[in-house]
Amino acid sequence: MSLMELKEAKDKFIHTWGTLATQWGINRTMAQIHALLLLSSKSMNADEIMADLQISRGNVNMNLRDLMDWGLIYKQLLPGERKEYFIAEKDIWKVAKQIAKERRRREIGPLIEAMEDIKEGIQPDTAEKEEFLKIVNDISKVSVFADNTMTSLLKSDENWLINNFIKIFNK
Amino acid sequence: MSLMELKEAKDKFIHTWGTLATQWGINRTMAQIHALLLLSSKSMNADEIMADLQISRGNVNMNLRDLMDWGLIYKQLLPGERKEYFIAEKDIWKVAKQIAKERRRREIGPLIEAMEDIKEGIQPDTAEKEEFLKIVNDISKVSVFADNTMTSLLKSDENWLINNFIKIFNK
DNA sequence: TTGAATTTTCAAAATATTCTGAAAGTTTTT
DNA sequence: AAAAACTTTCAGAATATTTTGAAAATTCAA
Repeated sequence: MSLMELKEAKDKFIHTWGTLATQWGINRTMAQIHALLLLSSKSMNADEIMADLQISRGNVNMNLRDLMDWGLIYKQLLPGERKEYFIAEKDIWKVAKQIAKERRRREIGPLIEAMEDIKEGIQPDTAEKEEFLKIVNDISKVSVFADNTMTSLLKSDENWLINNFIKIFNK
Repeated sequence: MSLMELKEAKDKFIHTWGTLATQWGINRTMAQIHALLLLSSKSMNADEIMADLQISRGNVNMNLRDLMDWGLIYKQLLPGERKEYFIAEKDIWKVAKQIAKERRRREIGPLIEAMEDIKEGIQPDTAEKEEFLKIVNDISKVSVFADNTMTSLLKSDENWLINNFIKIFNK
């Protein structure tokens, strides 16, 4: 039956998204809530998410906040409703950019800081120290490079989006 | 005292490397072994690593194999020695490329496969299904794009980004 | 082939992370 | 102001991951 087929596919999507997420450092429930909201045309409240994924209120609350921190979902206040509703960013391109941005911030930033911090106390007054400093400096440079590359990619995309937008708009 | 200063900096480096690694999905011990070998001018055997990081033989063995899988360290057989020695790739640019390559393989590959797999069974014969397929297809496209971007970054050394990097790196 | 040296495996223990749910906190309605 | 509706917090429980270490497997020399 057709509706069942879609339901199954959606469940598979949510399950898969959760499994993949753990592979790349994101917690399974957070990913599943994200997937659920991605597939939902309406925004959902905490109770609906709890019922759908069979998880506790605390878990839902915490992961919704994390997803908002990541910029992947938005809070939506519906008129006449007391409850808070949540809706996912549906533009997958924006989603990917947001994830890339956050990962850059979380993964590369601290690395650059740490290397700068380690360099501080050391003078290159022996061959051994020079060798050590070379490694730290090289990691610094690679990190800064990766950071810049990410930034350029994210920026050039903005240009691309703007260009595209102008094209469509002028049509 | 100077030697102590270096020793401390090295320890800090190893510790920091391990902590950062957990932040981005890599196991702490694996990162620490990698850092230790990065800083060591000589290759090291399992016993030396055990003693240095105060960890068990099983742990060392397992993580050395993982590091070889990642292409970050090499096994070195010294003439006249029964024990296996390990040495890290010291060219940080190669290290970064290797990490990027592996992460692409581990993180993006499965995503593309999973989306293809989900698309399989669904026909776009209702509006709802079309909507669902749009999301899956968009994710597919973004993943393939990310994969291609990574690949071109890693491949062509005449790429503008890489030239940019070389400028910075050789300064 | 035997046995010593070395590496690998893996079940159990230790550690780390995630989840639960009830209590506390907040906001809104009456 | 009190009660109702809803959200947040957080200590303890559940789950998942990592580590240990001794036994099994492998390698090599004699």
